Amino acid sequence: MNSIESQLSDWSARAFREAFPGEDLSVASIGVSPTVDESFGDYQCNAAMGLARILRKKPRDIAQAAIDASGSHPLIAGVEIAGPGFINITLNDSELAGYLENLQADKRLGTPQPGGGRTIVMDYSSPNVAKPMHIGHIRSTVIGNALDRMYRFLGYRVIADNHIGDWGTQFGLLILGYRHFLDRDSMERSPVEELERIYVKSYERSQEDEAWRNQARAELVKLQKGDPENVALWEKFVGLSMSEFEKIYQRLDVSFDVVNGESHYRDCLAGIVDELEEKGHAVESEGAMVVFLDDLKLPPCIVRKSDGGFNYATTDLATIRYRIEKYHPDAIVYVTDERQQLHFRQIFAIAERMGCSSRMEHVWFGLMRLPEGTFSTREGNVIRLERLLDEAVTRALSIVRETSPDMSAEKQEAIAEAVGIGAVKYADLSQHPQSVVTFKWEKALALDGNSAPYLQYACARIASVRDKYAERHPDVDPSDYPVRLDHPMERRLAMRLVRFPEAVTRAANQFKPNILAEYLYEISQAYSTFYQNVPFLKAEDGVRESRMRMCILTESTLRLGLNLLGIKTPDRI
RNA sequence: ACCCCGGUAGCUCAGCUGGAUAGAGCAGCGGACUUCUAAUCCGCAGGCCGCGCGUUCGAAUCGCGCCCGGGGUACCA
Repeated sequence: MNSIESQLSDWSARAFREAFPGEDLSVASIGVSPTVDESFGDYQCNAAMGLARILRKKPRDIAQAAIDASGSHPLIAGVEIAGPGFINITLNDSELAGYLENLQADKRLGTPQPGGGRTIVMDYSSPNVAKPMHIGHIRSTVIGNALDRMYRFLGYRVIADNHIGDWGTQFGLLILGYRHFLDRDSMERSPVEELERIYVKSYERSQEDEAWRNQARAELVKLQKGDPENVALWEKFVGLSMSEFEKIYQRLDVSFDVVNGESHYRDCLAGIVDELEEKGHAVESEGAMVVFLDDLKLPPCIVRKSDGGFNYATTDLATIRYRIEKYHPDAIVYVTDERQQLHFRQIFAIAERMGCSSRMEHVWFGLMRLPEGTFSTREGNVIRLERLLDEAVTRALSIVRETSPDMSAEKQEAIAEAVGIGAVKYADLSQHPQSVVTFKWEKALALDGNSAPYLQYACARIASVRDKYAERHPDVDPSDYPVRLDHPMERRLAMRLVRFPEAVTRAANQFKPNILAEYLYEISQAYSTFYQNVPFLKAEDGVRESRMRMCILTESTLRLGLNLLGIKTPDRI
């Protein structure tokens, strides 16, 4: 089924084309959008004003001409010209009600699948081995995963690839440090934390001890040449880190199709540089192999260091090459923080020169920082992700215990987990991705107002109403009754529910989950108002059933939407 | 110095390809639980949309300049 907005947009566009044949109308959007104020009707078209200059006519006359040419549409009850030339459209209530009835039967809530099976590789999360995940990793993981889910829903074949940092110069220091500083007890207790401690200590020593530095480099070379002992250690580090990451991903309900870390491409790096050199893209400069991008006003990009080593640019190019050969993607999407913008502009430009024709997209987000400034492992002011999640769940649990004291402890804990984790995720997802986030506990853990629990609460209330209804009217199926939109609050809710396809599509197209989050929040608000002011179960026969249908449709919209954001919806909270 | 972001209510932020009186949440004040879950709802108050100029019938939104904050700028990722 086509969304109401798309049907009306088609109708309006056709009207303008028929009223002004042969004219170029592309300067203005001739579709419709929801009205800014419900007193203007349901949908509005602003094209007449935009076209006034081109058509050299008065906007109101243009609007009138379009309306005259439009013909009727079953969904439309009335059309009016207002102000300078707005065309305001009011929907036919019974058609709207009928549309909602159909919507209830549609699992996709009217959303098309523009992906058509095309492939998108999504690169997100990408933590580093031997470092615990901290709050800086949550944005890439949570935003990336929400985009992943949305694109799958829109019919794309998504390959979620966790490009973990499992290869690089840090392993020389780590191997050396491991042999000297290992504390077996803490390794037993918290392996990744211990690895990090070892690394930091080894790094510090390297700053003042040249012999140490050289030794670390030697260990790195041994690892790269396949020395069995160092390779075994490296594998151990990777394994320990991965199982730690896995725990967090499980709690966050995030999963990947493939985990090809940087090490996966280590044997392709020399080939990439050779190819760049053969094709004349890379040249030697100051002892390094460099691709100059002056024509794009970008600084040069080093693909092989003067010491012969490769860097992340080379790895990323090899990764693109691999992904194209393996998956033939329509697009490759990277979700990383803002600091990598220049890097990806360089990489994309070079990949293009190498013949890559896939669309490449860098979705960047603002860096997370603390009120006192940026954090770094070395300064030791990082907040571990696990701690954030635990804290969130603990706070949620204390509220669950208060509000549902008669519930079993396991149930309380399960709900607290869903609510706490949901709150943390939503705090990120409801914000414009590119805004800079200053981490504050109260904000990340908000459990009221515009927050995940607010949305989850609405779902839980509906589930509860639904159960009570089934209890009292076991033999009645509300779907046998028509939907009626008598109450203004009911109609307001209906007008929001109908907009689901646009919310998802826009959020995905713009890589902005906050668009979907805001939409879901509006639905919950409309529902909460409805719930608080209009009786359902006590309404008369027929009205009761119609309202139950509205509840059920609201529930499926919220559940589907929250699911696309990766947020769980328990039946009670 | 250059490049990329941001500056909207006391605080945290939305604001879609320019559109009608600029919206939420938190905090503040005042109301609503014998009823379908009060993690809720209703009401009040709160704004030279950083500053200036320009484009336009119309600018928080687009362009230019300036101020302030953040990030980046050849061998870390």
